[in-house]
Amino acid sequence: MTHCPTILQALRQRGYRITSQREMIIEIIAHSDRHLSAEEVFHRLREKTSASNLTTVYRTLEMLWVEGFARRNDLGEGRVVYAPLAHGPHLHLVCRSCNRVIEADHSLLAGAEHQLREHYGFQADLAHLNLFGVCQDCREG
Amino acid sequence: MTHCPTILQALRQRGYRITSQREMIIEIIAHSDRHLSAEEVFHRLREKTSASNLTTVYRTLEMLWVEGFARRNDLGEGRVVYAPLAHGPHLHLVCRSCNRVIEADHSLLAGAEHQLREHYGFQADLAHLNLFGVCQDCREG
DNA sequence: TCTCTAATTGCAAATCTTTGCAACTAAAAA
DNA sequence: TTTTTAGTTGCAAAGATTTGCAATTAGAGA
Ligand SMILES: [Mn+2]
Ligand SMILES: [Mn+2]
Ligand SMILES: [Zn+2]
Ligand SMILES: [Zn+2]
Repeated sequence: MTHCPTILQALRQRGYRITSQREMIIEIIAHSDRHLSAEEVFHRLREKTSASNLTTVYRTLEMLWVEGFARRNDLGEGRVVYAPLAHGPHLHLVCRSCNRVIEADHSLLAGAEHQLREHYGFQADLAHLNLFGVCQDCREG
Repeated sequence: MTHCPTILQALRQRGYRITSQREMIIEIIAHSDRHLSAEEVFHRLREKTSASNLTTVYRTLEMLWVEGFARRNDLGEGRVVYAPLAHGPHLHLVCRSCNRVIEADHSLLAGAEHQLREHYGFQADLAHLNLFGVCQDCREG
C-alpha cells in the first residue's frame, strides 16, 4: 500500500505504531520535491482523506524529524518546513529583503565545521543551515 | 532622564515618538549584559512601572531591531532574544541536547562569507549566527 | 500656550502551535 | 481469534505572538 516500507519497518521496530494517518504523512513528505510546512502537509492530506487533523500532522512531522526520517528547517519568523532525506545537504541563503531562498553548496563550510570541532569541541550540524542576508538582485535593484 | 540620548534622537528624527514606555524598554535592552526575551523585558519593565504591556514590548523590540538599535537572535523553537548593539559579533553554538549556548569567534566564518559573496552574490550576515549541534559535554557524557 | 494630527498604546480578538486527556486502536501475547 | 495494553488520535483548552481598533498622546506648528 505504501511506497516507503523501510521507514515504516524502522518505526515499528522502535515501538511506534503505524496508523493510516502516519502512512499518508510519510508518503507526502517522502515524495515531495520541495520543503513543506505543516500546514501544506495538512492540505495535501485533506485531498486524500477526511481523517486528517492538524495536531496529528504537527506531531508526526516532529516525530519523523526526531527519528531521523525527515529534515526540518527553521527559516525564522515562525517558518518551519520539512523535507525528505533525499533532499541532500546544502545551504539555504535566505534573502531578508525578498524572502527568496537560494540553495548553495554546503561544503564551503567544511573548514569552519572542522575548526568548531577543534577549538570548541562542538559538533555542528551544518548540512542544512540557513544563512540570512541580502541576495544579489536586492543589493543591485 | 535617559542614558541613551543618541538612540532617542535618532528615532525622533525618523518620525517615531518617544514615549515613557519606549524610553524604559530602550534602557533595559541597552544596559543588559545578556540576551533577553520579550517576556524578560516585560518583567523588568514591570519592576519599574505598572504602565507596561506585553504587546507594546513585542512591538518596541521589533521596531528597535528593524531600525538597527538592537540585535535579534532567533534560537529556534520559538526562542527569540534581543541584545544591545554593544553585544559584539560572535557565533552562538546551540547544543540540541542540553540547550546550552556557547559563544564562539565569528571570524572563523570569514572565508565562507567571502565565498558566498563571490559565488552566489549573496551578502550573508554571519555576525550573530546560531549554529546547532552537540556540545562536548553532551557528546562525551 | 493651544491646536491639530498622525503615531502609539492597551485591550480584545485572531493566529499559530503545543498540551492534556478520554476514547480509540495497532500489534504483541495468550 | 481473542485479549490485553501501551501508543495514537482528535478534540478542546492553554500558550505564545500578532493584529484590529478606539482612545490617548507626542510633538510639530499656529
Ligand atoms: Mn533545501
Ligand atoms: Mn551572544
Ligand atoms: Zn533578495
Ligand atoms: Zn550540550
